[in-house]
Amino acid sequence: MEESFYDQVFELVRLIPEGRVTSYGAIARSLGSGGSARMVGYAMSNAGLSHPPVPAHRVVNSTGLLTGKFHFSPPEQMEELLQAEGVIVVDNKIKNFKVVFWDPMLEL
DNA sequence: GGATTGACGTGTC
DNA sequence: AGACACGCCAATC
Repeated sequence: MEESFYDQVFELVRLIPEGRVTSYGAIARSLGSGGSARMVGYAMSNAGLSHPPVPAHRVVNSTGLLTGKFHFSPPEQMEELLQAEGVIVVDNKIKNFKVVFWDPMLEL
């Protein structure tokens, strides 16, 4: 029950407001791990197993590209959810990424 | 306990 | 501007 890195990532991702997105690196940094951005993404693999559903669709890489969209049940669901929240996604990439970007450290 | 992995990031060609 | 390569860190086998 030790809050491993994964759990910390889950909680932080859950704090992401709707219509906003963040990057794996930003999450990792806010957790103090800095370069463990890959861990954040890896944790997302268990996100679907986490009890309170983790809005993994609000987490993208630094380029705003929906890298993990292929990991969703229907890969297209990621875009659906994002656009449903007002996030513009074009060609698996967030349009106004800098606008919808949500920095954990900045808000927290 | 060593080796492998992995939904990334940044720099370079 | 697009593609390639290396580096990081933590969990899992």
